[in-house]
Order: sequence, then structure tokens, then C-alpha cells
Amino acid sequence: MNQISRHMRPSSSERQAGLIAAAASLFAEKGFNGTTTREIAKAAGVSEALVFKYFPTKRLLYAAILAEKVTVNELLEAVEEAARKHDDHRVFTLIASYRIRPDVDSTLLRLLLFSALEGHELSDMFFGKHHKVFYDHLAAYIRTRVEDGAFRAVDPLLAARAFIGMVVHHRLLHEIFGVPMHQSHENTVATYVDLFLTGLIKKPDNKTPERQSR
Amino acid sequence: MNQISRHMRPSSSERQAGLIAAAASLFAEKGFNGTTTREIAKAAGVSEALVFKYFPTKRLLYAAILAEKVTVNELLEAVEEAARKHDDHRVFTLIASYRIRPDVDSTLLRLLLFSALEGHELSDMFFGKHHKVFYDHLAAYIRTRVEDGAFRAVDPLLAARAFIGMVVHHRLLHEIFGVPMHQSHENTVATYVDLFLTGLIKKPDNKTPERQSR
DNA sequence: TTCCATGGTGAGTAATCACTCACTCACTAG
DNA sequence: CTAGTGAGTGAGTGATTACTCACCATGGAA
Repeated sequence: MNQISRHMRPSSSERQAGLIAAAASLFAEKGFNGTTTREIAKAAGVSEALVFKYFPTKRLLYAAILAEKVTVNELLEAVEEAARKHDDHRVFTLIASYRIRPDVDSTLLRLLLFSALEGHELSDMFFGKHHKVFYDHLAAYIRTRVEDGAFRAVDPLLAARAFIGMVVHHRLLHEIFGVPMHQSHENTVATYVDLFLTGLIKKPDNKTPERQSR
Repeated sequence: MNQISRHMRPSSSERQAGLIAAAASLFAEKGFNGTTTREIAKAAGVSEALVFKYFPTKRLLYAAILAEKVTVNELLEAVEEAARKHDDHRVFTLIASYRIRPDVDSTLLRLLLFSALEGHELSDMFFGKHHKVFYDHLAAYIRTRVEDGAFRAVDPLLAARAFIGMVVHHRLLHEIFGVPMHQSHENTVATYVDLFLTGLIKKPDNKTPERQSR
């Protein structure tokens, strides 16, 4: 009788997910203080009262969003495989092109910035899951390559942050400040990787000439 | 000529400046929507009504803040002098250490991010005055050095943004996300400049990496 | 003295906010 | 059938918001 077509009521968890999705989009767009619970309810297609049935306070709804969004592991796996092969170029290109690509969604970046600026208590965790993992992995890789003698003796953490900085700054410019793209995504990534790796890879030095053929 | 006396009432422009200073600090701390006009009045030591005598709406007060803050020219002059001497290291170090220093004030950075995230109409102008000038100057310098043959043939604008990206990202980490400093300010600047310039400066050896004489 | 411009305020107002509550509805077990 | 249960809501609540207005205070100039 009562098929899906008519008045199928979403389950409790589906409602929660729907509310989180609607709220995440609004919070990313206008910030925590700039978003009203009425808007969230309307976007999710329910009454305002129901929002509070699922999330006792607006702040708990916000916390649920930050806690839910998890990092993607497929990228880190691909990075680690490239790392095993000592394929420097691929490691850096993978990381950069994961963030610099045509259809990238700015929701998470905006949420991250808003949560940090507005001083939410879960901001640290959110930052850790979404950004710290990247430069921690990268720093670890750079450290091993320095020990290999393939990279110059730089501080691995600073170097990793420098590279991530290029990428994040690029996203800030285009996704937050609306600066138009200067070159294609591929060219941008290629330029950043090239610039950075050239500065990092140990060259046969002019001062102490030692032969190194690879 | 007004003497400074005990119960000297501030002039109109002094009141405006005081209100702008108080409001700028609060907006930077909590954003536009997170700051109330009552707080601003209290911080400036006046009644709420007086705020609206000087700025008809809260938004116009916000706009006045963004319009007032101007970029500093002393840095750009120092940069251009170093640029005239082709002192690459000094050009990049000046720019980086202007932003990465012990007593840096995060107010402007926070205002800039809030204004962009919250979509204020003056955000573009604010961004142009405070950040675009930096990488436009730097891009112009890089272009001339590429034409000199001193730098590799990279896209000057992308390269400039890459370097500024390192610096801005560093500030984001420490001033917004509260990440503790990893090294001293001087070492951080030195590492960034070294990494970047090494990747940029044209080396005596040839383009083909397989064949290396000397 | 009076007049008035300038600088300033206490006490509001309508609108909006996050949040609550008494209640209905749809469904199912006994 | 009826009673119980969880999903859902319309109509509020007091507090807070940006903003207004009628009014006070001070210091010259006339």
C-alpha cells in the first residue's frame, strides 16, 4: 500500500544527515552567526521545531557538522604508493592537484576558515583532520628524502608547510577572494611543483663538485 | 585652537577614529554578525545612540573600517630599492619578514578573511590594497629578473603568488589556527626565501637533467 | 543675557533570534 | 478495536538586535 512514492518518511538518521547537509551548506556560505535556525529548517524541508528535536542547540548542530566531515584516505594511499617509489614529482603533484582542480568544492574550506575565525571549540579537530594530515605526511616524506640525500638539508616541516602554503593560498585566492584563474589548473599545479622541487632537489653543486648520475 | 583640557570633548573626527578603532578590533575578533553595536559603543566609551550619529548603519561603519586601512608604503619603497640593485635575496626577505615577525598584529588579516567570507562589498578593495599590491610588485620584479636571464623562465604571477602563499599560509597557521611556531621567525623566513630562490635562480648547469657537466 | 550649533544620551521600538511546548499524525503491537 | 510510540509541527516565549527619537549640556557669538 504505502510505497515509497507517496509519503515515505525519512528515518531518523536520514533526517539527521539531511539537516547536517543543509546546515553545512548554509554555515559555509554565511558563517555560524550569519545563519538562522529557520533558514536551516527551511533548507532541510522541515519545521524549525524539528531541528531542535535532533540537535538541542544550534551550536551542537554546528559541532556535528565539523565532527562528521572526515578526510579522504584514497589520496593519502596514492601518495604513499608514490612515496614508496621515491617518485618525488608524483607525490607533490598528487597533493597539489587534489586541491587544485576544476570542480573543487569550497564548502569545506569555508567551514574551516569560519570555524577558526569564529573560535569554535572543534575548529582544532577539524583543522587536524583536513589539513594537518597533509603536511604531516608530506613532512615525513621530505624527511626521508633528505636522509636519502636526494633533497637538500631543509627543515622538513617548514618545507612541507611551504608547499602546502602555495596550494592553500591558491585556493584562498580563487575560492574565497574570487580572483580569476590565471592559468589552467594543470599548468598551475605543474608550475608550483616544478618551482618547489627545483628548490628542494640536491643538485651536483658548483662548490663541491661531486658526480651524481641517476 | 583648542587646548587639551581635563574635560576636553573629543572632536568629531577624533570620535570617528575612536569608533573605527574600537569597531575594527571587535569585528576582527568576532566578525560582522558576531559583533553588536552595543559592544562597539561600550568599547568606545560612548552611548549606542552616538554610534549611529556618526555611522547611520552598522554596515557603513564596517565599510568605513575597510576603506580607512591603507597599505604601508615604506616596505614597498625598501623593496623597490633592493629591486633596483637586483638584490634578489633582500627583495624576498623584506617581503617575507614584513609579514613574519614576532609582534605582528593579526587584526588586519582577520578582518580581511572575515570580509571575504562574509561577502562584504568592500572586500575586493580591501584585498587589493592589502595583498594584491604585494604580489603585483613581486610579479613585476620576477618578470624583469626572468628577462635578465637571472631567473628561470617561470610565469611571474604564479611564482609571485607561490611565494606569497608560503608567507600567508604561515600567518594563517599561527595567527588564525593557533599552531605553535616551529622555528624562530628569522629561521622561518630564511628557509622560505632559500627554498624559493633556489628553485627560481637559473643554475649554470644545463636544462637536461641527465647531462651534467661540472 | 539669549540663542543656537554641536556633542551626547536614556528610553524606547519593531523585528528577529534561539529555543519551547502542547499538540496532531501515522503506524503498529496486543 | 485501542493504546503506545516516535516523527513532526504551529504558535508561541523571553531575550537580543539594529536603529530612532525626544531631549539634555556646554560653550561661544550676538
